[in-house]
Amino acid sequence: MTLHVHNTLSRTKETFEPISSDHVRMYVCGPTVYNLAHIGNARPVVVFDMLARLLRRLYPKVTYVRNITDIDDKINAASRETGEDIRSITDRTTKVFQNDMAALGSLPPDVEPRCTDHVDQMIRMTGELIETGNAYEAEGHVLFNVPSMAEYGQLSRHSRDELIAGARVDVAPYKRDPADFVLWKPSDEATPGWDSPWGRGRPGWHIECSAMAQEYLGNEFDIHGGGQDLIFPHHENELAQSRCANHTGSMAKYWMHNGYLMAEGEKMSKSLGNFYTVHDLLDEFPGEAIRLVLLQTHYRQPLDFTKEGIAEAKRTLDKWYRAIGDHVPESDDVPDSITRALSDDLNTPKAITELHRLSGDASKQAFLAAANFMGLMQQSADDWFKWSPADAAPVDEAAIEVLITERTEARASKDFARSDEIRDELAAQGIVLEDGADGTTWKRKNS
RNA sequence: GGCGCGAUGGCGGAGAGGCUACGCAGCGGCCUGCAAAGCCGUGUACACCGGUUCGAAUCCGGUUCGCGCCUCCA
Repeated sequence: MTLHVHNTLSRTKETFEPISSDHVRMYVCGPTVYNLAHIGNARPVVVFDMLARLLRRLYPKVTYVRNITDIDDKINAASRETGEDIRSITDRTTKVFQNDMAALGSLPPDVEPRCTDHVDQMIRMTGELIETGNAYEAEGHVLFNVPSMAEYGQLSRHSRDELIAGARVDVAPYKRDPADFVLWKPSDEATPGWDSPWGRGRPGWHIECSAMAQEYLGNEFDIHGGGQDLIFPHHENELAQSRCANHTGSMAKYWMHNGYLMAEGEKMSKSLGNFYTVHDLLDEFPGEAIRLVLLQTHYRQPLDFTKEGIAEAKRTLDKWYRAIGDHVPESDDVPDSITRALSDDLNTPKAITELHRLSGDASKQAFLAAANFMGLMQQSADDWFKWSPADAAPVDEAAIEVLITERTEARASKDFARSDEIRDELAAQGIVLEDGADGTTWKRKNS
C-alpha cells in the first residue's frame, strides 16, 4: 500500500518514501504547558496519532517524537501571576494534557522530551550556528541572521522583503537585520535561566524543537507535523536553524500541517464563551465522540467544532455500539479499504464512511478491527451505555429496576395505561426504556 | 497593504471533467400494545459571474463572503 501525503514544502500531495525504509521518523510540535489544552490543541494530537498508527501498520519501525515545551515566557508569566512554582505548573499541566489526550484515544508518542532536559543541546546548537556564521551575539542575545540563509522562507513562501514590509512590530535595535530572530535571550534574576557562553539566559522559542528533533531523530528525518499556524514563523525558523546547524539540505522530508479550528462558527475566545478545553468537554461528552468529530473532517480542511457536532458523533457511536452488541474484537486485521483510504493523505472521512458500511456486516470483526485501529470503539457496549456526563444527577438503579418489573407485569396483564405512565415517569428523569427481545433495558437519554 | 486557505443538499462531510458518495435529520413503509432500535424505500447540492470543453461542482479568469499568517510581542 503506497502512502501519499500532502507536503507543505511543495504544496502538493506526494508519494511517501521514507529516508530509511525500515525506520520512519516523525516529529510533532507538542503543547506549551501553562494551561489546559483546548480543542484546537487536540486536533494535531489526534490527527498525527492517526498518522502514527498508520505508519506503524505500513513500516517495521516508527519513532514518533512529540515534545513538551516547559520553558516559555507565558509559563513564567503564569507563575508570577499565581505564585505557583514553575515546575509545579508544568508538571501539573503536562499530566492533565496526557490524560486528556489519552481520553481522546491518542496513544502516547514514543518519546516525549521536555525542554528543561535539553537546554544543553540547545546551547550546543546555538554555539554551532555562531560558528557557521549564521548567528551572532548582541547585548546578551544570540540571534539567527536570516540573510545568512539563502533559502529562508522556502516553507512559508514568505520572502524576507515581504516580511519586513509587513512587519507590525518595532525592530529591536540590536538586530543586524529586521528579520533576525532570537536563539538565546538573557534572563533577569526573577526569570528562570541557564548558564551559557553568552551569560545566564534562556532559549528562544524555536530552538527547542530543532534541538530535540536532532537529539532523537537525527539531522534529517521523515515527517514534521503541527498546526498550520506553526508554518510561520515557528517551522520556518526551525528549518533554518536545523539546516544550518546540521549542515543539511533539509530538516524533514515531509512537512504536514493540519487546518484551523473554529468553535461554533467563530474563532475560539474566552469572551465569546466558545473556548472549549478538552478537560471540560470530557465532562460533557465521551472522549470517543470528540475524537470522531476530529476525524470526521479531513485534517487539512478547516473545522468548525460545535457541541451539536459532538452530540451527533455520539449518536453515531451509540448506533455502532448497538450494532456490535456483545461482539468483542478477535483480530487486528484491518480491512484494505480502511488502510487505502487513510493512505490517501489520511482521508479519515472516507475511512469513516467505510466504517459505516462495515458496521452493517453480519460479522462485526472487520468493523471492530478497523474502528479500534482508528482509536474508536475501544470499550464494551455495556460500558459505553453506562457513560454519563459529570454533572448528571445520580440514578437510583434499584428504583428503576423496581419500576421496570412493575411495568413488565402491567404489560403482561395488558394494563397499558400503567405501562405508559411508568415510561413517562422515567422519561421525565432522563431514563429511556427499550423493550427488547429479552426484556426491557434502560439507558440514559444523553443527547 | 503583502502572502495563503476555504465555500458542496436542512445539517455534517468526501469526491473531482461525463458514473452525481456516506452519515444525521425529513418523508413513506415493514415491525411494535406504545415507544425505541432495526430493516426497506425516497427527495434535496456543488457561493456568484464569465471562459475552455461535445460535456464543468470538478479546469481557467474575475467577484463576493469567511478564516489564517505577516517574527519573541500585551
